[in-house]
Amino acid sequence: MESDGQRRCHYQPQQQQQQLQPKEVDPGMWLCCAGSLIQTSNVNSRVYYFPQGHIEQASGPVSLSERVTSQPFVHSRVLEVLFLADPITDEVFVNYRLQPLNPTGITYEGPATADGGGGGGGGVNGFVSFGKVLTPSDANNGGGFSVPRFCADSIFPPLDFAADPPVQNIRIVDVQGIVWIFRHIYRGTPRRHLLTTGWSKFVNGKKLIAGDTVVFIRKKLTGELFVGIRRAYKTPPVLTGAYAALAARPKPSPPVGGFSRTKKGRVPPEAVVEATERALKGLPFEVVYYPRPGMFECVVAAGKAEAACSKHWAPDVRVKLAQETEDGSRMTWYNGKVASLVVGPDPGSWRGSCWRMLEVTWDEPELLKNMKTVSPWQVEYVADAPIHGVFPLTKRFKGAQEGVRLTDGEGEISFSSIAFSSMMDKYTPSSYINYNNIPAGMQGARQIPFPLPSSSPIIINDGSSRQRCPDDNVDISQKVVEAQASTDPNVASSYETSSPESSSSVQLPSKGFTSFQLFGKVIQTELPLLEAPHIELPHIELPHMGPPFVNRDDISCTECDDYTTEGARNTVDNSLSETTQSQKLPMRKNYAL
Amino acid sequence: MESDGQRRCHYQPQQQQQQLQPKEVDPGMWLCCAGSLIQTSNVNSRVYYFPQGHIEQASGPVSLSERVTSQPFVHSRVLEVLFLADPITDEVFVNYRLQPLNPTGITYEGPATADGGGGGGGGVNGFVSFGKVLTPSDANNGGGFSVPRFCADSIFPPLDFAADPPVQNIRIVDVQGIVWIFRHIYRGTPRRHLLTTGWSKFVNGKKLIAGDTVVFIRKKLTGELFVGIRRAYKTPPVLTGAYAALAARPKPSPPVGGFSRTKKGRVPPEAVVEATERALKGLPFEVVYYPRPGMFECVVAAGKAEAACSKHWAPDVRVKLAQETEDGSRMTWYNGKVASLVVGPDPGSWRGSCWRMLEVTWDEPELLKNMKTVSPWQVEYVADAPIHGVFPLTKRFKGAQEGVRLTDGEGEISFSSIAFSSMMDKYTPSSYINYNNIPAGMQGARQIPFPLPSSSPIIINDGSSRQRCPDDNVDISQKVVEAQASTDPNVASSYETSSPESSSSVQLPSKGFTSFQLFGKVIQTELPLLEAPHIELPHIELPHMGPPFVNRDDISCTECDDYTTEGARNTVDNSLSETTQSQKLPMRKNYAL
DNA sequence: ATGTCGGCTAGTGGCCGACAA
DNA sequence: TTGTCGGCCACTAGCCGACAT
Repeated sequence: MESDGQRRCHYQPQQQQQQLQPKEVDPGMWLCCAGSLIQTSNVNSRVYYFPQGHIEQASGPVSLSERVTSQPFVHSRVLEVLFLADPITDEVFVNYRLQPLNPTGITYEGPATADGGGGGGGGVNGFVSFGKVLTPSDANNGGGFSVPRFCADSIFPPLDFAADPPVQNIRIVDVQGIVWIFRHIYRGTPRRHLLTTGWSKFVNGKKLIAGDTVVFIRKKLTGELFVGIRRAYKTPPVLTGAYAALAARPKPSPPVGGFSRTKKGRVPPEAVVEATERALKGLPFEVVYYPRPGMFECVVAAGKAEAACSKHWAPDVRVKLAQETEDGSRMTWYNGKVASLVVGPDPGSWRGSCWRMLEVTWDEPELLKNMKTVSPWQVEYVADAPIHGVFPLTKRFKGAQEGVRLTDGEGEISFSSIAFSSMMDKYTPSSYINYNNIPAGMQGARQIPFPLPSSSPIIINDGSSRQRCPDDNVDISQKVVEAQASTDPNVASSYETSSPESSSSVQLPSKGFTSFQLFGKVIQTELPLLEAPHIELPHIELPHMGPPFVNRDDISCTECDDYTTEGARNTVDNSLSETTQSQKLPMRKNYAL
Repeated sequence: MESDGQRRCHYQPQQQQQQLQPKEVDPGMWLCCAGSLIQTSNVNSRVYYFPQGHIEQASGPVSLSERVTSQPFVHSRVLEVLFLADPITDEVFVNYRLQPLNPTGITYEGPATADGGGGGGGGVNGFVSFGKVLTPSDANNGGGFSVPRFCADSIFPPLDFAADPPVQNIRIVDVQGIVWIFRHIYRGTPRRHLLTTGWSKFVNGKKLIAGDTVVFIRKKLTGELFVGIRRAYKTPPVLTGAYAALAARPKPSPPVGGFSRTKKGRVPPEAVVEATERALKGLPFEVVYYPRPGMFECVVAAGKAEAACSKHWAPDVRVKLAQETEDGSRMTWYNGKVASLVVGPDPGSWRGSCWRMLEVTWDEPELLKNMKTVSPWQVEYVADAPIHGVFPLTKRFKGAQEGVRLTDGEGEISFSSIAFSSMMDKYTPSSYINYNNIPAGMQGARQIPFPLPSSSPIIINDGSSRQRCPDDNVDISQKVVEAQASTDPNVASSYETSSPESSSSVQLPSKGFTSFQLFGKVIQTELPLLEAPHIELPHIELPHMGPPFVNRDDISCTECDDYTTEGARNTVDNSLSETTQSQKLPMRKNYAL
């Protein structure tokens, strides 16, 4: 015990007590800040927890045991939901406490209410919001903010247009409860709405930059105004090979104003490990989720997930996806088609997971850069709607066999899919799965709803059970499963029967599969391999006449840096001439900028 | 498990990774920053850990079990010392890892080296330092710093006085390793040294206020310059009665620039609890100590503590105390005399502790406000030095009997003191203490070296052992104990024999004690009861046009506050006239000040 | 020797309409 | 409709010597 030899710091200095307590936020307002792609789940509802999604939230690499990675989801009940705001960045996040539901249902206290699913319990209806991505002028120039007319009309109190110019001071509360006063004026030629006095202080105080989004929110009932922030993040490069080693070094990430601008999660990796471990043991666990574009909820309403995963997913299936417009005022629908079914990306991990299982080719790919791989519940299965059913089933099947390629750790190709919901219903420890409920299946890569963890291949390896799964008639299977999913809320996950050891024994014939470019494409969604990855440079100590917490404007390197880089250890700065008068100006330019 | 019903936050947002890692500091430089009252202990040296001192370091109330409070010190060995700097405040602190030494010495790996004691292992000799308390002009006005001539001469590189004016830029590194450039000029009539350009940024960046101390440090060998900070703190009032209840509410302490300005420790109370609990179990534990005036080291070199506590402490004993001058350049000696021996202050807790056991009346009380109660090792026993032995022994004894009053929880007066060092030497579980080594003692309040925890009265209640302790001849006892303390480094603390239950059975005759005003005086050292205590007001949300992290200059309340205080819930601020021209000025005065 | 003040000035924060996309 | 620019104004940060302590 305590035998670590290396020097480390045993003590983390106490943070500002009050300041750093996450603030609880009204759920409706929270949703406005988060953006309406988010769908949170209510207390007592059934959900699925996806560790893969949780990992995406982590701030660093997460190493999970094989036991954990063989279990791609955990069926749970929501014990508690907290809607919180980060005290440093103002970003909202949600904190779930979840209770895994074991097969016997013993820990199931009280009946589950209807699944939440629908955004935030209607509280959002009590608010009107408008988001605007800050332009360089908004963030940099003389302290003004161009208010879009729609925002001024729908959110801000009306101006007295009889006055010249019409002007008012508006009082806006941020998610921390701090009050900001802005001067709202309607002036200029042509006339436009502007926020002037007070705006600059807000930008500096919140450390906003161009690209960040401010969300103005009005509470309908009282007319109170609130403001939320969605920050722009640099997408971190996905590094492979030699670059990965570089990135693995202890991060000397640049301190820009107190929080990182790199797009990665803010959840400590240990929290993910703890959650997954506890979940596996059936203990209550906590999940923190920061909503961000391209990072999806890892806690999904059970009904929604079950319905979505029960669909017959296959390449070439048409899908559509609803996205809120930037200002949050209306919805836009995007169309695309499934390019391939992704399993992995880690070989051997999460096999059978439906997390981000759909790789989609969007009709307008430039608009949905973050959405190359999505989970079934995020999109709508267009073929389901009768009017859209333009693709013949036969074509879909063909795609199904071509589009799936598994990345098995042993070089084998396997895709073990099973009627997940039915299994939960019928499950008993001794009789694994009753395939009679699934009259349809496919040979090899069966496009059957809700793929289970790879442990299920025990059954698939069984010749008889495989026989019961002919590779046609999938639509019927689908309907059966959907019906079952909606009958009994007291369904339980089967994870306790999953035997990680058994997964390695799975060996399905690779015959009939076309090798799809799965791995290459997955990486490409993050960063083209051809580009030189942007590697964060170690933080070099710069000489300062300014404060140490530089904001991005201070980073511009001038002669200051030469002190360090030229290695001048002399404490006297001789770079300036001794002529006082002439040196005053360049000095300020050099150091005080 | 996890059955807490109340809503709480389950997740602490992750802090800025790199920024908040405490930085390791050169021990010599560390000592310059801390001030030379500090005496740290070296690795492998024997020390005593005083939980009472640790509690003083805590940021909030610490509730310890009775088992812990019956054990006023823990004899330990230093496993590790880290000299660190707080990444937010730049204040230095030390992190010890200690291994309790149990009686059998089983956990004692390897021989202890000589006790450290002497400030910082000589590293301090490699540095010259000069501290200056910032004047209002230094901290507030036009960005200049008056450099005391001595500082300029002894720390800064020499100016070229042939130039007119003599000027140079100096490069100074702070404890975080951040480089600051200052313009150092010698000008004005009469001529004086000033820091101009760069100083203001430093003041703002470090959030310095008048009263804070900056310490300029020069490394002799290389001439490199460093700067440390000692922050001024408002002494928090000690609240009693009705006020205590107010203060006990969850602290809404005002956020001033990222750290509290109230003078209390920065160590989480839980860390103290953990340390004491682990220490009691004999497990390695960690102690963090922030040096501040009036808050003393709770880890004390064993030899020093033993020697100091072995002295014959009694009221009227003359003491002297060395204090560094503010600039750190020389020492000043202050004289005083022991007013009374303090035990407590909590009734029943820490009985027999020598932590802050001396209440001293200083000859110049105004200069040593923080030093009203000190521990024996902090002062020098003047009578020990032959030249100062002005008080006859008889008078000291008289004082001893008058000056001590115990605050027993049961209203009993007891003072159980014992020859601590000898006990550690001779201890065996069955034969408690060999009093033959202590030929001197006193009846009742025996002024015997190093009082033990109150559990020791088991022995004192024993009539025979009490008989072996006549109340005279203390000086001989003292010398014997001192000799013993230095013979065997493998001494062990006796805490494992302490039985908290037994302490309540102690009942010594109160005869011969004069009631001293112990409690009242202790409180008075912190805050006169007559004064209205300064109670921290709950943080009221203020409207801001400025950033939320206001510094003290922003707190000045102008019309801003009226928005909140007048309860105007309207989002429109109508307090401004609509005349644009005339409103521009008052607006800025109102909100932007 | 050095703390504080008032004067002065350069730099810039920030409000404005013009204009273009 | 709204993003960006140049003009311009006013404020203030910050350097200075004077003067007092």
